[in-house]
Amino acid sequence: MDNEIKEEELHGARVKTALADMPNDEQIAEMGARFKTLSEPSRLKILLALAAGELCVEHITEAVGGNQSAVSHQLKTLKDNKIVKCRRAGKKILYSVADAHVMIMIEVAKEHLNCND
Amino acid sequence: MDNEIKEEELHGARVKTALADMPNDEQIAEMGARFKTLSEPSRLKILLALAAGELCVEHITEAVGGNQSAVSHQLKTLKDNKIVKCRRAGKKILYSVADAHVMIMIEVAKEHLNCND
DNA sequence: CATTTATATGAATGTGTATTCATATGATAA
DNA sequence: TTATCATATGAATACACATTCATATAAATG
Repeated sequence: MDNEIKEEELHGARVKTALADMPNDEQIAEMGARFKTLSEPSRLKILLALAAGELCVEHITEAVGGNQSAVSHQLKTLKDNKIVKCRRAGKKILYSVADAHVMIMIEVAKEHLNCND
Repeated sequence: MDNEIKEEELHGARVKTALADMPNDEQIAEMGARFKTLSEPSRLKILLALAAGELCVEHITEAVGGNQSAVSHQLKTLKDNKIVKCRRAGKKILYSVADAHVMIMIEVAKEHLNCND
């Protein structure tokens, strides 16, 4: 059938388009790393907590429920990925969100929850 | 200092807000699962390829570069997570994007790449 | 200075999962 | 039906990483 030939051409063109528009490997790795950071429920909870504003580790631990060491390890991951930043205030260290894009992505995912598709 | 007392109150209020606005564990797991699916470069590539339109497995494999079995395994993961859907057309199986939200998140991440923060 | 408080870090453990290889399934064509 | 093409699947391997426990750092307080 002619249809099959046309489809084959169409799909071949799509492959070309895909290859042309495809970010390079480094860029894809960067995107993946960003998503990976958000993929862990424990980190997601921390970011949802920080959405309300700057908090110290103790308060974060309280808000997400869990153990201080685990929270500290996850905060390190978030900081290494420049998703949060921190500053010292006396004995405490205050963390806050440093990446607006990431919070947008979380918002999109959150909206997606109450969705009927 | 009075400031410290006020800060403490402020942060306490933030913890309350955070706890009140926090999605439940199941919802957070669902959000995390979505991000996790996008965290793997191989899957990200597949979705970027499918952004151009429906493609068969062979063409996807060609577009992302790699091995057929690996692509097939990743397509299964994407399908299980309802991020892609597929239909048979003769010998071939055509895959396409089934989740608009996910593509939005990928777009946000892509824009984030060319960003100076 | 010694102690306490807040946070960070290292090592160990366990779990999850991406990839590969070999092979199975399932549809088509001869 | 048999052979072939397109895709899927199972098992094995290897690696990444979240959590926990114990302990280290670093600032504040007495």
